Amino acid sequence: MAMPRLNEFHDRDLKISDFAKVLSHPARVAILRVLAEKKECICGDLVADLPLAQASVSQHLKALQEVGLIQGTIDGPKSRYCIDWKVFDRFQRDMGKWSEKMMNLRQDNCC
Amino acid sequence: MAMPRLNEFHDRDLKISDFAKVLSHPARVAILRVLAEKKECICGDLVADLPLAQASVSQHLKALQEVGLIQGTIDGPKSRYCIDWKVFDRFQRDMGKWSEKMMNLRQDNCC
DNA sequence: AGCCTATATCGTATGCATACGATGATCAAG
DNA sequence: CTTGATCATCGTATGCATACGATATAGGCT
Repeated sequence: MAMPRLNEFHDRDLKISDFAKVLSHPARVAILRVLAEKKECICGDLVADLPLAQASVSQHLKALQEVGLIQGTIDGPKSRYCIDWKVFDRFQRDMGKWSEKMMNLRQDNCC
Repeated sequence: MAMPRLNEFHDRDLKISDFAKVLSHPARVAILRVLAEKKECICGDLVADLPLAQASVSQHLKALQEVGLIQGTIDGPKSRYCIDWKVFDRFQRDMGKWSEKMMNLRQDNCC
């Protein structure tokens, strides 16, 4: 009964919702912000900054990696992360296009 | 154990994640799109367009209403919905500001 | 080799989101 | 006032996301 039938949604809508899903948790937003702010992008720093256990932070890092928004490099025993700005820019541009398209569709003869 | 301690996240991050949560389901994105496209914004039309039961659509409509993105008007036995463009514009602007801020923080000496 | 540090992953528990049928509420029409 | 149509809400079931401790992995150090 809880079968979302996600395949029947339009691709354009799925694209936006998929992107939004990535940012739908404050931890992931915070990770992106910290990665953009700090010069050192080490996992331990993130764990220190976030109100989460190390395992949870790693989990969120993995999610961000899976959509390509961040890249991880093994640096000795540590892990260095950074934002893939090319991907970030594409995401941001897509969102911009979406809201722009929405604005253009605006109909004044409604409600 | 599954206590997110959400209160310990920064407000700026929560603001973005809250917004993203609204768009994190294709049904809500689709509803917004259909509302922007169609001249008639009747609930039944949305039910016909979406691969969801009427109860589920109503649920998503309620969620969109709770964040102010759409407004509902009772029109006889029907319900007429429309986007609150003032709110939509504020959301869109906030997202834009966020990504702009992110871009500005970009540090080249990382990774 | 043995140990410490840093991180990823596994396993598990739990809560939230979601989907739906059923029911309730409201209005128009006859 | 009864019927049919439309929609909201309730109750419930279920799956996904999330959080965490525990464990595995890997590298550096002595």
